[in-house]
Formats: sequence, structure tokens, C-alpha cells
Amino acid sequence: MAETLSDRYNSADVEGRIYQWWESSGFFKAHDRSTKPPFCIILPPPNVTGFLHMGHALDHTIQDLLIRWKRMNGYNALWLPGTDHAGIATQTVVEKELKKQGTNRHQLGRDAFIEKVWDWKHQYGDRIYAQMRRLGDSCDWDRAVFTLDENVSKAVRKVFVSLHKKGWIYKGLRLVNWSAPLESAISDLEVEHKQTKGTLWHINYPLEDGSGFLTIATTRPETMLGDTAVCVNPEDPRYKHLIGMGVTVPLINRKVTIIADTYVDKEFGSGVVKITPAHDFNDFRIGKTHGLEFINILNRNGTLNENAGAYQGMKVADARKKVVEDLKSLNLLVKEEPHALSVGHCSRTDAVVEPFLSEQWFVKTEHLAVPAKRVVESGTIRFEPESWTKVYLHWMNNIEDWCISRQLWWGHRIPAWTCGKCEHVTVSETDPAACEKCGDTNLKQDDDVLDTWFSSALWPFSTMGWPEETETQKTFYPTNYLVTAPDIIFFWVARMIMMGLEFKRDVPFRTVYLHGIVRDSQGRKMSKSLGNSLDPVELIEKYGADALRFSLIAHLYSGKDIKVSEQRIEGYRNFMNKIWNATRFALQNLSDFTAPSEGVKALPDKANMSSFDRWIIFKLAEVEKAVEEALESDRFSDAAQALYHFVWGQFCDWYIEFMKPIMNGDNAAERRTSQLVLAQVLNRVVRLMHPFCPFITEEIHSKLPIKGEACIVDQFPNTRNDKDFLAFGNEQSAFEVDLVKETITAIRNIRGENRLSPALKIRIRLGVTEDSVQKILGTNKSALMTMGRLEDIEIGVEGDLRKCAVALVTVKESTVKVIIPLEGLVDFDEEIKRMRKTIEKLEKDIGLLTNKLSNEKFVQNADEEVVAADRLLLSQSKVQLTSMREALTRFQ
RNA sequence: AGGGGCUUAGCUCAGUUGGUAGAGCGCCACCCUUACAAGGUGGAUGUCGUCGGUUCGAUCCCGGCAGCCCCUACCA
Repeated sequence: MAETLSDRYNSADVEGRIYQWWESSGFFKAHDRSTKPPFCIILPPPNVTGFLHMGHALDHTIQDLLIRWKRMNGYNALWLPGTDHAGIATQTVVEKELKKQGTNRHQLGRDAFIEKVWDWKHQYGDRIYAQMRRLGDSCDWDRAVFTLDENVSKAVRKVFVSLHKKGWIYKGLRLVNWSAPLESAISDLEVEHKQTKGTLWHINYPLEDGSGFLTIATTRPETMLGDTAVCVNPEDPRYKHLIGMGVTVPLINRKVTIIADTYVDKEFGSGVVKITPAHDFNDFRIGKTHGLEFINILNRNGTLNENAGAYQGMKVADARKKVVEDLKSLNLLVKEEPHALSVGHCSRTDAVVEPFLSEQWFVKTEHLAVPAKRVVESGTIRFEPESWTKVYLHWMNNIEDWCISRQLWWGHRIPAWTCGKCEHVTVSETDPAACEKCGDTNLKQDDDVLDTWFSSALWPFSTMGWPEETETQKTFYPTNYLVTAPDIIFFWVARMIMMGLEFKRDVPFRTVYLHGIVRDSQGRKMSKSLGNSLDPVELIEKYGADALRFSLIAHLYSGKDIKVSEQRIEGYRNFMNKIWNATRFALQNLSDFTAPSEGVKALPDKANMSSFDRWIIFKLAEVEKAVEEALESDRFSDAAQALYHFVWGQFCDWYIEFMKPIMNGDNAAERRTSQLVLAQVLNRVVRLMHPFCPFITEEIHSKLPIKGEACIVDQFPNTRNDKDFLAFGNEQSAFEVDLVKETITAIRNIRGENRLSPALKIRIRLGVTEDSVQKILGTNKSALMTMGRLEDIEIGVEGDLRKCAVALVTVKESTVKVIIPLEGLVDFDEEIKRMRKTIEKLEKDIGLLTNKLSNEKFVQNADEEVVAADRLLLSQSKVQLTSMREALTRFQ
């Protein structure tokens, strides 16, 4: 007894139940030891603070598609999930909580604060996993890792110590990007440059000998409090004679020297630059080469310090105003002009980044970069789309040392201890009891933690148990795909490659698949401030996870950003419903069908197959081929589109319609054969679609008469493993059915254009010359009658064309003349219009083709096939034109 | 400034070896035809950004121009 399905697919009834069943059945589990070939993707770990957003939805859908596809292909597929402690983000979240409670981290103290963060993590850290389950992510959850897990911390320390030993991690006093709200250094990559309208102030610095002033130009007047030189171009005739002389920095009244450096552009501003080595990256370099003094005028919180004299305690912005005012009143401000410049902002807090002199830890990247470049150049690691290769290599060629220390509390604390006695720094994997140099036990661990990306860089192997040698690594490292957005190529991808090569002596992954950003329907980035973010979970609740997944995949074109709108998702929700209803049709018509014992291997009875059966199998073979080729070449949207068109445009629109007369007909043998084909094709449709829309396909699969254990672990059909069944499709049937389809379309076209009511059954004649075509039409008479809504049909009889609508159907080299007497049904205006339109089109085509074919050079140079095809088309068009003209005259 | 990308139907985009332009949505008309109105049938819509070159032939290849976007780096 067949099950009864509701006429609408209700995703909410299905998804939770199906997911739970998958998970409890252990279908997501991969195995450390297996005879199956391995396939592995490491999930880019979302922040523990995070909620699933559309970017994740896209990223995860791609990964889940790959994992499910490979799993169905018999791979030991591992999708390894994890979350990132996200130093800054998480600390900020918890600090906000504390603020609400009227306290802060400094009041709590470091240990108590960290405990609070852990509390928060335990309470909320897994909520993103719950959201991922809503999407259908088939991760091996038992392996989930957190970046602060004991093992990962062990890996981090081992890597730190090892690189330190090699001299590739060092501590240095450097100018770093400083985020005042965070009171921490941030890396170059965390700085966002924004174009801003600034001001260029021209300021007079009195010359030492009292002979006048030197005018400098600056956009940041407040930093003059830290000036330790002014600089001119050595070739500048205006200032050449002043080099070596002293000037006084106003307000702070510091005497500094005029130095010369080619860095200064004579053309810009006044041609004189103030040098503030402690607060500007270029000035820092000059300060180093000229041996200048470095005066730091800032506190860690972004206010001015004691070196700023009267301005101490002010914020930078306030100090700037005050400095300008004071200069004005001293008559030292020459002029101010508007000046566009780009200003670095902290990507986390949006605060203006201050160059700040401080002691930080760095990774020396020079040596790590060499092999990391080579593996990409050699193609061992492939970027998709390929164009990112260039970007990667360009960056690697210009790579700077990586500032890895952060002045935060939440993260991996730097494993370095300073001796209270001899000040020697002991770097060690385990907490040392005593200074390795003098043996003193008065040790103090470095306060800083590591950049979050430091642990992320080790992710492909730290998640697999490294530094222990584990079976997991032996089986799954290197992994196959890394799927992410291109904005973290440098933050993350490059660093994983460097660390993987250094510590595993092998690449971390083979293919880096880079997808675009999800934007709103107008192409804007989704952001909280714009309020245009779509929440994937809400969309899932409204349209179902499958609809969301399918619409993301269907519009994913090679690395481009994708614009999503609810309307679009709704369209794919409708598609899901279409599949659902096709299943309802099938099940209704399979109620008396007994599943063969051979299951999916059962083959149809050759003798009783209809041409429609052969045709749909032929089309199935095409789509299986297209899907496999598309997936193999990372063209996921092509696969999705091919399936969409097959399922809707062929299976539903035609095959099911063709089945109706057969299912209701009295040829029992034919019916039984078609039932088997219907059941087999639907079984394949569901398997083919599963990686794209897992929930509905699993649900349908469970109701099919022919099915495997579970769709998720069933075999993915391709032209090899499905060869025996696909062999029943053939091109001759495809031609036959195409001829029938085209004829039906021509009838419908005439009906539509002439506004013949669908309820009106009409009589038609089909003019054919070839016996074979006549035979085909005869065999398919019932389909033509039903789908053309006919009362009667005469095949092979042209008869009198007076007052008849005529349309010509050409498939390959065969032609069918569709003739519909209109006398008494309609006035002929519409039909005359329709025929004139056809004639005009034919005349135009014939003109073009005639021109082309009478061009000797075309006939000589073009491929023979192209010329032959055009010749055929021309002769067919001419025949059609004659017929249509003749038919038209019959109206007049 | 350097690097990359984009410009095709009202909208979002396909178009992989150069041979008379496609899809989805939207639009118009007709239809509740028992799988599905979250549906069916039919229809309209494009000098493929612009100028030139190569070619018998260019949406596709090459060059100039215009417009939009992204990334990287920055002039105090």
C-alpha cells in the first residue's frame, strides 16, 4: 500500500526528524582505518561567539555538497568541525557582559576573567553547531575541536618553541598597528584602510639661528609633540643650505636637526616633512637609518602621555584640535588645506589605528614562505578560481614578518618566561620550574597571548591529534579541499600552507576553493548597520534548508559574489515542491507495483518499453554525465542547473504527462514496464539530487518502492555504475519523442495564439510524407490526443488547407505539417498575424543564409559540417516558406 | 599608484575550443486539465558598454576608450 503524501512539501515536518536519524545512525562518521579511499575537508572554524550567517550558509553548503557526493561515491568522507576561540571577538563579548554588570576585566583580574569567558563558552559556544545542523551539515561531530582544547594548545606551544629555537620567532621593539579600544597590537591584515577627507596643515618651525621659519606640512599635527627631526630632500635647492641646521618644534620647544633623505617628495606639501619615528611607519624607517631618538607620546589606551607636556591625558583627536588652536594663537599656522587620505581603522572596533612603539613577538616569514610559494607554483596546491594563484604569489613575494602577540587575555598565552634575576627569557613547551640560564625560580610568564590566526594556521593537523602521531593524520592528511572566501587567503590559507609544510612536511590541502561573498539583492554587503542581513535559520524555517541550499549552489558561479533574495529562494522552494508532487504522482501510480528483488539493478522488459521510457532513460544518461563532469570540475552550479532542467523540464513536464495515458491505459504489460522505469528513474533522481537538497531527497527515498538503506549512504549514480540501466535509453527514441513533443508544442502554439479554449477539443490533420514518421505519430496517437486536447486526428492526410492554421515541425531531417481547421472556431485575424510572423521570420532567415552561402569565402573556409548544416537549414526554410505562403493565401 | 574582475532581456546571471543569443524571476494572455495554482499552456523583450583590429564570419580573440567593483600599497 502506497503512502499518502500531502500535496505540499512541508520542510518543517521533515528536517529535524531526518537529521536526527542520520546522526543517531552514525552516517556522518568517518573512520581512521578503512579500506575506502579517504576524502577530507576541515571546516573553517567559526567563532564561538558567532551566529550562522549567509556566508557560512554558502561556505557550508559547498562543503556539505562535496562531502555527501564523495560519501555516496564510496569514500571514507570526513568533514571535521571545530570552533575558534576568536580572541578579540570573544573577549569583547564577555567584556560587554561585564560592563552591564557594572564591572570590568581589570577589576576581576586575569584568572577570574578567563573563567568567565570559559563559562560563556560552555553556555553559548555550541549554538552555532545547532544552527549548522539546521542547514544539514553532515559533520563528524564526535571529532569537534575547539582551538583552546588541550591538544591544540600543546600543538601551539610545540610550534612556538620549535620556531623560536630556529630563530624564526623573535621579540622586538617595533612600530605596530595599535587599537586603542582593544589596548592591543593588531596585524597589518586587521587594518582596514578607509578613504577620508582630512586636512593638510602647514606649520612654521622657527629656525635655530632666528633667521626665519621652515614650513612643514602634516595631516597629523598632534604627533609633532614626538618629533625628533625634520627632513628635506637632499636635492631640493630651497632647503639644501639648511641641512644640518637646527629648528625648534613649537609647543614642546624641542630642538631638532634638519636632515636629508630622498624619501621626501619635493613636490608634495612644502617639501619638508616632520619626523616622528615613534608614530609613523615611514618616519620609523628614517629614524632607524638616521639614528634618531624615538619619543612615544601615547599611552596604551590612546591618550597622550607625559611626553606630550601640556597635552597629557588628552585623546588624540582632542589633542589635534588643541594643537591647531595653539599654533594659530602663536601665529605659526601658515595655512590649512583639504586633503584626501586613507586612514587605517581597526577591523574589529573601527577605531583609528595608531602606529605605536612596543615590544612584540614576530614570526620571521622569509624562510617559511619559500616552500609555500613553490607548492602553489608547481600546482601541488590548486586555487579555484585559478586567478587567485597570482594574488597569492604576489603577496608571498612581498610578505612581511607577522606580529603574533596580542595584549589580550583570552587566547594561547605566549610560552615565554622572563627570569626575575637575570632577565633571560625561557621559551618552553611545558611550564618551566626555573630559569634555563641561571636556575632562578622567580619566573614571570609573558602577559600576551598569541594572535588567533596562529592556532588557526595549525588547524589542518592540530585537529587531527598532532603533535601525536595519529591514525587520523595518516589517513586524512593532506586534506582534499579547503573551502573559504578569498578575504582570508593571507590571514589563514597562506599561513596554513607555511605551517603545514614546516611541521608536516606536506601541504595541508590540495584544492583551495574560493567562493564569493553573499550580498543582498541590490549587491550590497550584508551588514548589521544596513539591516539587510538575511538570517539563514529564519530562511530555513520559512522555505526549508533544501531550498536555501539549492538557491545558493545554483547561483554560485566561479568565485563571483552572489546576490540572494527571498524571491529567489522561494523559486527553489517551489522546485522542491515540484519534486515532492512528482513523487506523489509516482507513488499513486505505483500502488500496485511490487518492487523487484534485484532492487536498483532491476531492468525493464525490452519488449514492452514505450519510446517515452527509452527517451527518459536517454535524458537521464545525459544528466548523469553532465552532473558528474560538473562536480569533477568544481562547477557546482552547472550540476544544479542540469538537475533542475532535467527534473522540471523533462521528467515532470513531459515524462509524467506521457505516463498518464499509459498508467490509465489497458496495456498491462506496457504499464508494468513503465512502472518499473518510473520507479527506477525517480530513484536515480533522488540520489543525484541528494548532495544538493539532502532532506527532501532522504524523505522521498524512504517512501520509494525501489531504494537502498538510506539515501545519504546510497551510491551516487554515474554513467559507469548505472551503465546497465542507462543502456535502455537510445537516440532513436529520443528522436521519436522529440518529434511528438514538437508536434504537441505546435498544436498548443496554434491553440494559444488563436485563443482556443483549453476546454475545446479540436480535430487536426498531420501532413507527413515519410512512412517512418507516419508510423511514429501513429504509435503515439494517444499522447498526441491527450496532450493536444484533440477530438480527432488524421495522420498522413493533408487535405484542403482552406481556412486552416498550418505549422511546420522539423526535427532533424523530418517534417510534420500540423493542420488545424479553424472554420467556425475563431475569426482568422490572429491566425493571419501568426502566419505572417512566421513568414517574416523565415524570409529573414533565408536572406541571411542565402547571403552567407553565396559568399565563396565562407563556403571555402568554414567547416564542412557548418556549411552542410546551413544548406540543410536553407532548403528546409524554403520549403516551409512556400507552405506557409500557400496556407496564408487560403485565408484570403 | 599597482594587481584583478565586471559591463549580455526589466532584475539576477549563464554562454569552455569564433558559425544566425539562453535560464530563472518578473511581465502579458488564457486555464482550478485529480502529481503540483508553491501549478499548467502560450507569448513579448536584447545594434551582447563603446570605437577600432584580426577573420569569410566576433558576445567570444587582440588593442584603445568609458563606466562600475574588489584587493594590495600608500604622499607627510
